[in-house]
Amino acid sequence: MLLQTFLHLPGVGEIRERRIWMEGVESWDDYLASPPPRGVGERLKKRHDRMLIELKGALGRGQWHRFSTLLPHSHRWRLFDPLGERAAYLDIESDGLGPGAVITVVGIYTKGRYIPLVRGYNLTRGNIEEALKDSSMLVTFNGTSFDLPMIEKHYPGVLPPLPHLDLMHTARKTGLKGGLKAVERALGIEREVEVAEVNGEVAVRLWRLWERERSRGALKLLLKYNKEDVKNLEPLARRLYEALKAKTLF
DNA sequence: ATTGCAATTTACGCGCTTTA
DNA sequence: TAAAGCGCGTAAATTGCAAT
Repeated sequence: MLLQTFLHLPGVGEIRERRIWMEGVESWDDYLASPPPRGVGERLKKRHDRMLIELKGALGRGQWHRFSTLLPHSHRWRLFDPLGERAAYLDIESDGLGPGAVITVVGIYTKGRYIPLVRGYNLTRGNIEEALKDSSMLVTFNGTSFDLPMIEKHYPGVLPPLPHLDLMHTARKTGLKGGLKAVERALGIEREVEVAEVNGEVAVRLWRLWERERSRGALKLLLKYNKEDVKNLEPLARRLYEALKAKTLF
């Protein structure tokens, strides 16, 4: 999917990209070897060729971030194809929503492993960095406006410059609206019964219970909820990716 | 070289949504 | 709560192209 992408070239939008595909150009190499498509002159084509050659080099060195910033936000889901294998799925809990709120848990699911970082125990800059160090991309739900800015606020510079896929916007593109739980339900992704009644608001209360009364059970349930949230992002990402890919190519 | 046109991209403002 | 992007509608800018 990615090497068939031309949307990041200046002067190429969805209409022209589709026409490029129609004319049988299915890869960057095809494009380099072809004459300019309709709507693109010699001048612009030369610029495109330079960009593609340069990007091929960057990707070869693993520098995906540069390419991802060229891609419009609404099409970043395409990055999931090669990068999803080493994605870090991320979800945080906090003690509220206001400006003074503080991060209580950072949950990271990567390479089949759940890593809970708990405030006052093991939530540190170093541990966040360590948990993300082998990742190729970040996957969140509404992380663009919540999780990532909040992490950046409390731990400036801790997030590596990785491509980021926000599944809330991805889900919307497939016609699924609502929060994470609603989207999961719509796709038939199951939740364990213990956390069926837990939501973000309850998560705040569970944290208070742990802080004030050292309730081991409350913390345990909070982490179980966070784990469920973050683990479910993986099948969600896979299915949304497949849905959008099918929709785009036909 | 200049002009006008058509197709397309790009920019902008508005209202809506989700996150704990 | 505030931040950010989306879709939508609309306006503006860009591009290629053909005619002059």
